[in-house]
Amino acid sequence: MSVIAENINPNFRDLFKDKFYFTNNEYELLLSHFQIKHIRKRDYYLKAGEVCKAKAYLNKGCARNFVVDERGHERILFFAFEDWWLGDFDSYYTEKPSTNYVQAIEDCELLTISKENFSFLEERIPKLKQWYTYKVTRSASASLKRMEEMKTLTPKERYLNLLEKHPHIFQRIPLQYIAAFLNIEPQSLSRMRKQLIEKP
Amino acid sequence: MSVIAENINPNFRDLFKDKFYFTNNEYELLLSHFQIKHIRKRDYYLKAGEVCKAKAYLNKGCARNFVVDERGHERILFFAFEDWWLGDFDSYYTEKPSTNYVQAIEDCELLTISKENFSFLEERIPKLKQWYTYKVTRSASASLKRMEEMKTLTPKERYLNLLEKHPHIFQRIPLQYIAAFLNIEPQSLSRMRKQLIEKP
DNA sequence: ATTATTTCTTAACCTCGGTTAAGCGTCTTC
DNA sequence: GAAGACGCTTAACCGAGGTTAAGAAATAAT
Repeated sequence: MSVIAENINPNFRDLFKDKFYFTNNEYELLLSHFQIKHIRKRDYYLKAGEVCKAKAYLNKGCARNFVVDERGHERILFFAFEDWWLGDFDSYYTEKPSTNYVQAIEDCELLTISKENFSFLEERIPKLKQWYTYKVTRSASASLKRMEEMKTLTPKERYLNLLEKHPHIFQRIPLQYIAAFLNIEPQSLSRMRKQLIEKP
Repeated sequence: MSVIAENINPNFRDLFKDKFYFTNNEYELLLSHFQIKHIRKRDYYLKAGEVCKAKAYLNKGCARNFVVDERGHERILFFAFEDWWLGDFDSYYTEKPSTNYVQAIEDCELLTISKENFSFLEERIPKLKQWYTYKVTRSASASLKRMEEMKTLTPKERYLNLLEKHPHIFQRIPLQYIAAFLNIEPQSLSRMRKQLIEKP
């Protein structure tokens, strides 16, 4: 399906045009190599064992990226909302099977681009490499920060942090998933919330 | 102090020459812009609050990268050994104060390069950008993997994993630091090790 | 509207790791 | 060689979060 420019999240355009100074032509060329893909709620964009074959810009909806441990627990690494990129960058880059699942929490609309198309564009638009380095650098430092959080904060502190810094998450994400993100059981989250209501 | 090529870890050379096909001239140019720096055991290469002003290749020795939480606990994000890069990439990139400490566990010899020198070299040696993207991509996926571990494994499993995959760490790193890395107290590590000896 | 399914909450019990405190061996360093 | 610092271990107690099980509330399906 071809991309209809009117429906694209303006952040997508701004990232390339305002931040990396893509010309109109470059931007149009770029956009024309993306494909629209729809994922229904509860369906998967990626499953463990598959190779991640495309980068995907999340234009609409939200999703979760999770792994499954030996005990069968789903552990959520991060949520994705509009203007995020989905998929497993490591699997995409190395072409090895991913260990992650990416599942739609709401119906999602994605803009995907294959590795071939991306390589093609990299040759035509040199700035695209800069853009990629920028994205990877940001994601590297973000996951280090997240790791720092996991190491220094208690579950209760992580919950209060999330509530303060990303309250919108609670509007769209079921509590069981938030528990899996905080790395605790849903029952424990429930108990914690009750305690916090009683004595805040 | 100028760099004496004979003392450089061959992996440093190989990374640039074998993996990224730097010419002799390019490599010499590169090397000549590094500076040797020595850090004594227990001294710091970087402290929280400072801006990380240089990339540092760890030529000899080992170090730990840690943060301090509100309760005053030191939490180790990773250890660095020969052929690793030290510092806070995020602080280096954004020029904001770091939240991390980098401390020598053994006497260390570093090859450092300032941002100015690196930019200068990037213009002369285009491959250097590729090299940087490669390093950042690798470090991004490594920290995601580490996060996955933190989320899916119990402390005992993390200990056994470390013992199996990085046994050399136990030869050079005091147990208290390994505990801080596993995110448990030294006493708990001690207890765990005793339990594992009694019934393995 | 009524059933069915999913999501959230509550409670009782238990386990693992934190806390505190003390003791011991081994390097340092006067 | 003595004094101190440092690193490791042990033990007793405690509490946060996991486990299990069951019921309430909310959503979806018929």
